[in-house]
Amino acid sequence: MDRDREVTIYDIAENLDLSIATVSRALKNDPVVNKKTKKKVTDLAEKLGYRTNHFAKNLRTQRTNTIGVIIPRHNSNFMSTVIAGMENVANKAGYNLIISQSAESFEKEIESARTMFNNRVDGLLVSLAYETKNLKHFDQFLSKKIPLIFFDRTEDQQSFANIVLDNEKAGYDATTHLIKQGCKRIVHITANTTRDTYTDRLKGYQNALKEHDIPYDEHLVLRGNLSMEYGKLAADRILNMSKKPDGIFVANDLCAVNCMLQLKQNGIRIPEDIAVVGFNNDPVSIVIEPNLTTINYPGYEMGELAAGHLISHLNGSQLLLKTKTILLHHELLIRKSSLRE
Amino acid sequence: MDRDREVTIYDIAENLDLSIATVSRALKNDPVVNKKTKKKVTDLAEKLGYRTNHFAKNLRTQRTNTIGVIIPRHNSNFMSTVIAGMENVANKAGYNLIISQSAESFEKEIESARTMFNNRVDGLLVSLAYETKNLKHFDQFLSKKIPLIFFDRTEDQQSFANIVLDNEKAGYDATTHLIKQGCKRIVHITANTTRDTYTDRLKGYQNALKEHDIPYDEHLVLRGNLSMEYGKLAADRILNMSKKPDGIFVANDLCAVNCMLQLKQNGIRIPEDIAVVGFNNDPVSIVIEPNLTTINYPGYEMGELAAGHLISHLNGSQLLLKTKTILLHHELLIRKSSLRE
DNA sequence: TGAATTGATGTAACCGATTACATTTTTTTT
DNA sequence: AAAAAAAATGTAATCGGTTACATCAATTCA
Repeated sequence: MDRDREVTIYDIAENLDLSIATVSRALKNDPVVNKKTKKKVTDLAEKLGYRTNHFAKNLRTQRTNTIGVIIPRHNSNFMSTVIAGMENVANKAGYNLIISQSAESFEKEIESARTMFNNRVDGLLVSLAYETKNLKHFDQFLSKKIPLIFFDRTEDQQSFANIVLDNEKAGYDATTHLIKQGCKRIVHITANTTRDTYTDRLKGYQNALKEHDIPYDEHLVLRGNLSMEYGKLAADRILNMSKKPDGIFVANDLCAVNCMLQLKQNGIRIPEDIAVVGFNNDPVSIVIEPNLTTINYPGYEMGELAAGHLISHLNGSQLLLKTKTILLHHELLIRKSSLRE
Repeated sequence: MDRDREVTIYDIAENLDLSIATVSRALKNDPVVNKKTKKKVTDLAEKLGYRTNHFAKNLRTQRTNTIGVIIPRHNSNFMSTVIAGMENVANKAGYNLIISQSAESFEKEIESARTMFNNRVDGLLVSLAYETKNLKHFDQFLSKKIPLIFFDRTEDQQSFANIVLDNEKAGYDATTHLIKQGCKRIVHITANTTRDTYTDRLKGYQNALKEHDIPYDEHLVLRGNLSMEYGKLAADRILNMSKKPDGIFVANDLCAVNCMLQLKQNGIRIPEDIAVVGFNNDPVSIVIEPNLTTINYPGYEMGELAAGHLISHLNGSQLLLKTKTILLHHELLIRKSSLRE
């Protein structure tokens, strides 16, 4: 006798002299089954250590109860919070998450999408890589009517819903704050991609300038990959400017922090000479001296929202079809890096 | 005609006037199939957009090709690197990863283990939560002979293999370095758990002291949850000590950094008054001023090793059964927070 | 009391692959 | 050319659930 063999509904049925159909129904809590029978079945299932064979179930029902998540990287505090929010909602609804990181690479994102597709996820949540050039690799989901939601790093398009924060307003708020602190020549450090996330922040920056009659100067926009290294590089470029800026708005905290370090090392006082505002409220923002003014936004809620919308769509709600974009609230956290008395 | 229907081996078989058996074999590249037939099958499969139904396959083969990963949190740079290493190895071998975070909670870890079990992962990779009190929730894997490897945060036990760095040696190296810099009264900030990871670092600290004839003083060991908040708390306790230490070895960079900030705010000069060494080589260690001396260790390799060993065990290698512990190399990165000329 | 209704359970097809064993076709050997 | 061996393909059972439809028993109604 193989005691390692898995317990199946056949075992339970035989044991209780019932048909597998009744056992199956009882385990799904089907109201058609007699309550006493149901109790007998669930009790025995518990006792024998029965566990559903999801493969048999999925094979038959053609659903996987799995949601795919593609993200650039796990390593930010923000991403980890988002994922926690998704897990919370998904687990409650009986869904599992398969997570894959693109490492900001276009190729890896395509590969991840392929894996998700082959794993037949019921739906997909995606935050785009820096390097992603187009969205063709998501067409396969569209054509199979597999719902997909982009979050945080999105691209303007017609086919899928986006969940983002109001990047334009956030960029506007950050820049306006600098202007109110007396800055007249503000550098903006952003990504060298077409990701909406960043073009929107740039728009907000431009709007704020225009509103305060400060001419927009293309030379003051520095584009890179927003890495820590690029922060130093950007600082060097700023140090080489003939006419130095008096404010910097960086689209990412880690990059901002490294830029600050490099500036400080070269004798620039922050915020007196140059005031700095970052983005993300990463933990480093309160390690750097002076503490970094930054934009905070609710990662956990974003995760909950994304997973929640996807699942309610999978459960028959048609809301998603009409949704183009969902905007989240943000807040400007004012700290010493931008505060001039 | 339902053009959304999935293509199956039946469709291919019918189309080529073959049996499904041959098609199945051809797709698995079974050498028994004629090469021309094989080509016809794979070409048509490609053309029709065939994708394997893993549920049917898993149902039949009783394997899932899925590895479960339970980690405390996604948010550290280290963890993200480990996961990347695991994904690399796993994907190459045709395995998928299901990742779940315990958020340092014992209950959540138990829940995650349950989910992994019900998803019938072929194997499991676990880094324990701070709060985990015992390992009973992993017995189910043992009894079903599902291989499990603990990595990074482990517990001394007989049943499963551990992959860790040499925490004792690392603790010894960090402390010895401080002693060589002239420190005579060294505080050790560590976790208030029994995780081996931390008790081993403590042992290393003790060994170094003993070797240099410095008496071990229990009052100099501060225990907390190693969070950023605890860093500040520990600093306060140090500031209140009647006889101040001249060195601190903290078992975590984030905690170390916050401790430093608080000390600096209270007029302590680092490294002149107190030299500090951290652990992990987190990105913040080069943001804090002065930059933090820390222990670096290879996360990517740890991930590759863990996944690699698990998979080779799944493929029949019996090595894992005889393996108790695998130690990884670390290095002490000496920076300004501990350097006294 | 017999017919109709409701409640509970059973029968059997199905989901899409894998694979032991059987059969047919092709090639080699005598 | 017939027999033997090797190569290629086919048949059918199997994995463990779900569910439309059928059946049977218990209850209600006329």
